[in-house]
Amino acid sequence: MARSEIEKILLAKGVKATPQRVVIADYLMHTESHPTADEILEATSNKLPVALSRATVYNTLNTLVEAGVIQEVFTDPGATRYDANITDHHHFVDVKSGKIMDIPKDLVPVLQEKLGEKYKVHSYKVTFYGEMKD
Amino acid sequence: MARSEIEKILLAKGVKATPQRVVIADYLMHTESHPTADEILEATSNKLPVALSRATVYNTLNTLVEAGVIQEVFTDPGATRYDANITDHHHFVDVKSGKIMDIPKDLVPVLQEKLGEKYKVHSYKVTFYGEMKD
DNA sequence: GTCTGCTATTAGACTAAGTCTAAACCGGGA
DNA sequence: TCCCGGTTTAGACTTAGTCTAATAGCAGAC
Ligand SMILES: [Mn+2]
Ligand SMILES: [Mn+2]
Ligand SMILES: [Zn+2]
Ligand SMILES: [Zn+2]
Repeated sequence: MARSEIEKILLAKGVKATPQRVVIADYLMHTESHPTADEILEATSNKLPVALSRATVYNTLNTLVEAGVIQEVFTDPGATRYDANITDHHHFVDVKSGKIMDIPKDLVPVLQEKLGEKYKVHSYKVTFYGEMKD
Repeated sequence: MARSEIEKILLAKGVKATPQRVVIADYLMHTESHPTADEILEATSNKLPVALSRATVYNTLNTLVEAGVIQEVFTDPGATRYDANITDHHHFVDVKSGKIMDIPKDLVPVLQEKLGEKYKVHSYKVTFYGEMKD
């Protein structure tokens, strides 16, 4: 049986490639948007021969986050968003549409370490708010 | 009747200074922490002669945010946090304790506008994650 | 001082994000 | 084939936040 690219990625990260996980990872890796768990459930549930439960979506997302296959994004309250772009990057939120865009790390100057001795910074995230010119 | 400092601030921002609003604003202005609505309810409910309802806490917080008396802070998922520091500042999250510290704007270099023509940035927030040296 | 009307507050119902539980389901190894 | 640990499932449960409908309180009108 042909082992898909997605399956290889999951196995490489030590995650068993079940159909549910493959479908969800595949969806995330082929979208630019930063969908919520609900949007992911909506988009993938019809791609499986069996019912896909909400619990499985959350189980899968948490498993993929722990395995480093995807990232969580907290740009706004209400719901966690998920991101298959696992590079260390930032986000731009279009306040009109709510759309979230990736901002590569190297477009933002290095901030580090003017905070003083008291703070040992592991990482930092920048969230930009504004409008996309169409 | 002596008009408290808090009452003056509320009136100056066009908000009627009810006892509930005064108690909640007073609590926020005298704490360094960035409490959730639940923590605010817990801390203030015993400071009033009447019962304080959850709905009133949320109503009040939303009113104070709209009036510009306080700010919402979204550092982590789960619950919105509230901040009487209304200056444009950033936050440091101690990953051990969960404690959130203010980082004044001028400790962070200006990031603006290397994002390109497509993005019109209104504002940005930096969230640092790390450990406080004790 | 009383009346009146608007605003704020209240308890509790409701919604929505996320977790937990207990049972059924699978698939790889013996 | 049988067994066993991990996975999935439906649905109960928890928690943050909003909504509703009724009550309370207060500012101005008289
Ligand atoms: Mn999570
Ligand atoms: Mn809000
Ligand atoms: Zn992203
Ligand atoms: Zn702050």
